[in-house]
Amino acid sequence: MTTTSGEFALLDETWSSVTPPAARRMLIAAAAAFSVRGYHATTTRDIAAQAGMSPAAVYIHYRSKEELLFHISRIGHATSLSVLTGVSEVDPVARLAAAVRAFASWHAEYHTTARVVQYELSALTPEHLAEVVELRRRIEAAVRDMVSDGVRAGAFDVPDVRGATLAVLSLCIDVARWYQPAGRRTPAEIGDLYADLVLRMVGATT
Amino acid sequence: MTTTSGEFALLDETWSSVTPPAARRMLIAAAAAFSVRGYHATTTRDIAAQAGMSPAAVYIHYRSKEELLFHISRIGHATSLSVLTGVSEVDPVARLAAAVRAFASWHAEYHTTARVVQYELSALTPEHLAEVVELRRRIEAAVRDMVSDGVRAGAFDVPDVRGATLAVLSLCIDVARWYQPAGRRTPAEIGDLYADLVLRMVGATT
DNA sequence: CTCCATACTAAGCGGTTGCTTAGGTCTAAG
DNA sequence: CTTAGACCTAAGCAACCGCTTAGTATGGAG
Repeated sequence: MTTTSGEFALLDETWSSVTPPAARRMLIAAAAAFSVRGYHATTTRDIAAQAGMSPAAVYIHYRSKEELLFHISRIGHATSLSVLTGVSEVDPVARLAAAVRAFASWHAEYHTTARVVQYELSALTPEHLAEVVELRRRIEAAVRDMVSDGVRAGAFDVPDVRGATLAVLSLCIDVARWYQPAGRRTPAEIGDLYADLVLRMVGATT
Repeated sequence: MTTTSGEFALLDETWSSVTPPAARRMLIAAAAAFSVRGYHATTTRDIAAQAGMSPAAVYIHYRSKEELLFHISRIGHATSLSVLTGVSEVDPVARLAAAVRAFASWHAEYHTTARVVQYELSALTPEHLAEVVELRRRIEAAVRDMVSDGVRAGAFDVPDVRGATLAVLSLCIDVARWYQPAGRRTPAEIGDLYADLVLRMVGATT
């Protein structure tokens, strides 16, 4: 089973909810710049130039550079949560495998957004961080529930549910750090590889 | 088997090779600041203040802020490589377990240094980056050799050696991102957990 | 045509950045 | 005491930062 392009059909519209179009272009430009250079090394002039506008145009749709980051982070977190929980499988083994496959390959395919999501949390204001942390808590809970369900069904052999959850999430998240589009593996292949490795980690009955 | 404090005896002197003492204090202050705020968000005034000196003192021992980062990154990479390859076990299963235990717990115990090592590569000059990338190549090769040795000895069941190597390294490295000293697990416990999970991933004969 | 709201830019302000310069302070040898 | 040299600081420079202000172009309603 491989990741189909259809699995990401909804995600091609990651930013589709952002209007007006100029605000969306600015967000996408900011996400690209933050991903490559990092939030603090990116200037508002960089973002504006990438969006093909003047430096002042940033402040028509956003109050500050940090608010730009917050919107990227919030939409990115919400999208990755829906990818993780959007799997249709009901059998615990197949369900965890499908969720890991989707979540890991999302971090590869959308590594630009994923890097901002995972590595720029400390640049958010306390209020914005709190909102994003709540989404992260729900992501962790979703994985923990899938692991617990498999243990309860007798399909997994896991001595430490919290520890296994931590490792599964960590493994998938770190894809955003090392993935390169020109690299050896496609996002779909990474998803398949990681689904297999995770089933081994949780001792899934084969 | 737990990680003993003796395992890190040599590492308590991570910066011992840096002289004179004032240059060492400056390096340690920079590592702490880069780790918390990130390289670009850290000012040379921050570093100097943390070291208890004036802003100009930075430039007595280092040519630039980037050179400070380079020294931290180089020493950090070299130390983590020696932690990984310094294990004494010869049996493939015990050897990989010991290496993962040491490598993962190092990323927790020395997460301050490890964060600079893993997340500030893009701030290095091309020349300095090349030197560090060579050390990273040797780290990856060390893990790959351990996995290959186990496969060759018939002790591991790994369909994709490169993929498993990638996942093992990725898992350990990401500890630096999520670890918190006030958290639920000690570095030694993380090492033990990860050694077990990695042996499951490579299908080690039990 | 006028009127007005929206979307944008040119110019620039106050503050901060990495880094430099000129000079002061200490220790130890002569 | 003088001198040399290592080590450090006070002050500040040019460049750049996030963000603001004042004003322009555009297009639809009356």
